[in-house]
Amino acid sequence: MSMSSSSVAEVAVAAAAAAAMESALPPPQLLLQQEEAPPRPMPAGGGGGAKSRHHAYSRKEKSLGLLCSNFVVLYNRDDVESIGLDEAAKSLGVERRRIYDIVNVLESVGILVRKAKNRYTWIGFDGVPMALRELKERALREKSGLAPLQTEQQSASTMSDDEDDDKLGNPDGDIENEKLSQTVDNPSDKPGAPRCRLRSDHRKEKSLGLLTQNFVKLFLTMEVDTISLDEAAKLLLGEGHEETNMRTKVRRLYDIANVLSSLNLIEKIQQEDTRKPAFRWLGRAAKPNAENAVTIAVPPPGKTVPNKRAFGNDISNINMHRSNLDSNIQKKPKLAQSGGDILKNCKLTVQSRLEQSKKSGFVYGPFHPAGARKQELDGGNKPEQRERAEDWESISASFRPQYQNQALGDLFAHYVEAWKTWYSEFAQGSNLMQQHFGQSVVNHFL
DNA sequence: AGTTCCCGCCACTAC
DNA sequence: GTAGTGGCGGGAACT
Repeated sequence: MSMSSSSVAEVAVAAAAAAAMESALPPPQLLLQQEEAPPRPMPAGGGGGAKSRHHAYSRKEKSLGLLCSNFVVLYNRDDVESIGLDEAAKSLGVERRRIYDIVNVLESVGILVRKAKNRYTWIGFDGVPMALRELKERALREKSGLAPLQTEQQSASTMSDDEDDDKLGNPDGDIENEKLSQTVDNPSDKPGAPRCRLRSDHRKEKSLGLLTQNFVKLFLTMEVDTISLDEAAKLLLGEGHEETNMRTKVRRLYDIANVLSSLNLIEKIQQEDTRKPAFRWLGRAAKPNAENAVTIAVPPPGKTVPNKRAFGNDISNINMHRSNLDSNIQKKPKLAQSGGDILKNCKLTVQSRLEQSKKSGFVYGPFHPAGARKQELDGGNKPEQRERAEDWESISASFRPQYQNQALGDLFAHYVEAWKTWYSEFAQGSNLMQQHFGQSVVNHFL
């Protein structure tokens, strides 16, 4: 309703953000209010004027990936524990519906856990390794045909999750919802609950969360680490699916892929031969031996061309040609504030991560919460230098949200500044770092 | 023209 | 009954 001129909004937000920066604690609400009331380009059948909107609409500004980045920036902090969906929607300036999309994907990779209705608990990127490990174990069990746990039988069968469309009454279809969190408060999980196939089960099978997990499983068990969404849809749907079914599935996979891209778990690339877009796994399983360890992959070997729409590759994420958005939002002067706390956090975080990466095979982006909970470390140690260097590279590359929002850009710039400062200090003390982690990596951020 | 994927309707579920 | 969830597919932005 309040059809705000976006530029005015931007200015207000930027100003508020700048003020917030000075107190070193950004008020998320202000930071992320970027919503320009959607000049919804005329719903289906609307008479005429789709082109009459005077305010070109840019899809990218609304993308799920971007929203996810913003979501993470908003909540990936020490002091965040509980997240209300309403507040998130408000803060991010989107409808609640979109938050569900984000949250479902984040939950299925372990970043969030549903605590109660309308409420999620922030786990952070620490939750990812375990979630992936679990997924991988499950996937491998399914793949090897080893009597999967009863509860997983169905999840295995989600490889063709539409074939049950007309079997809703099937008594042995004891599907288990794989969403870990749902065991918390889902009444159907009560011990006494009848184990018959319910419509809700059917619904869950098609959930974005489950689809995300199955999608990730593909990567975790495949030999190749790239896959196109068409292929993925085929694998997930099984044979003999209808075209419409396929279309729908692919649509959902796009949604998921965009979110996972923004988390830097996957990356969009162009297959060199076919020029067909595909997605490449970045959080691939480490070494066969450290079986469950997961690590961020090194940059692409050059076989494929990162697609420019891939999140995490392009800071701006704004297409200047099409976007009407004030491309003229100039970079504000770098925040010259000391930001002692943030810097300290940054240092502690990266240092502890370094420690951690010695033990588990997983490293996170630079904004991993300092107070994050410890991963249970599997025995796998003795990571070779090289691999660790790769991990370090990945630290720089693993989380680079895109900000089309001025304030967020500034916030991120600030983090970068802090990180750079720390890096230069740290690098002095580490030959290894200097060797493998050049300034160019830092420049990546800019 | 084909691909990508935002948007919001509305069925379903939870309270 | 109301509010919370989220599948789904139309169709517009984008390539």
